[in-house]
Amino acid sequence: MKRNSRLSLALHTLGHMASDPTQKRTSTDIADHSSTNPVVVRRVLGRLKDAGLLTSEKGHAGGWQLARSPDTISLADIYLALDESLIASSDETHTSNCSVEHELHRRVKAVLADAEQALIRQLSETSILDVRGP
Amino acid sequence: MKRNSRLSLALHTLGHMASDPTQKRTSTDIADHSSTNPVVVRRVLGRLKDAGLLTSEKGHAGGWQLARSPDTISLADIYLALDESLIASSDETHTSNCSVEHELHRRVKAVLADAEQALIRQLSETSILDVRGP
DNA sequence: AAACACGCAACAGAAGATGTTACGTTATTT
DNA sequence: AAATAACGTAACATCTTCTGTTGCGTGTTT
Repeated sequence: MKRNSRLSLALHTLGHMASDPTQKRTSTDIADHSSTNPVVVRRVLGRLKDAGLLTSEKGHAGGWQLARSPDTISLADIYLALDESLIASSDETHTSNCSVEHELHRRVKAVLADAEQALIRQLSETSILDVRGP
Repeated sequence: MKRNSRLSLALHTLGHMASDPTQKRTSTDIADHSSTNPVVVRRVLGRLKDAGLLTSEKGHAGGWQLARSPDTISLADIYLALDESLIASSDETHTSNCSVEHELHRRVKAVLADAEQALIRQLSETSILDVRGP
């Protein structure tokens, strides 16, 4: 796994789940399928759970499952749940006393924010059904 | 500087240049304006030069300048010149002998590539004139 | 010849993500 | 009730990537 591994892992896992939503999967199984570690899986899926996309159950017969129908889960939901912000910078407090610089910085932030919004809009038009296996 | 610093630095610098395309700027000047280092500036602007967006001149009165009119330089040009690939993973050779896994992986790559294309399309609709200072 | 700027290589340091181990909590099974 | 199996979380090591920095070579102007 390398870059965008969180997003990639999430898409991969939810793609699996979309093809058989009733099946419950353990983090160990998922980790084996993605050549990674159960703890890493729990870290990533934990965020999706917090966002209401997944449910998890502890105990002997526990595991992970989709929280709702796969066709209601878009790639934007996942992207936002993971809090990626691939394009726009988080806050970046620019402390310049030059007003021209400040204005320029504001505009740079604005166009990056626009681009990020466009990306999210695009992602919202695809559901995980389009990623699921056969 | 933090995340997306290369893209941010590039936009900032070209925004400056767009408001006065005749002026030549040294990497030291640019670095001062962006609170970074001249070498870092050369690294980033070097890519933009390779992509034909900037020109650089050595020697006593050297420096950086736009290679063409600012209204012909889009944010996509910059993004592509920097070779960011924020969304799609680079190559990621997936060596799974399970054909279902392989197919799923292919689809994940496909939707991420689509998203990246949509982002680039969006970026191509904005020129650095929209970022320039007053 | 001196001053100045880019180009590039090499290395140090910081920051972030992943991999790993360990332990607590919870639910099921025997 | 005890054993088992799973999530939840913390702590730490490791790995990767980017930035910062120094140094030197090359080219151009003064």
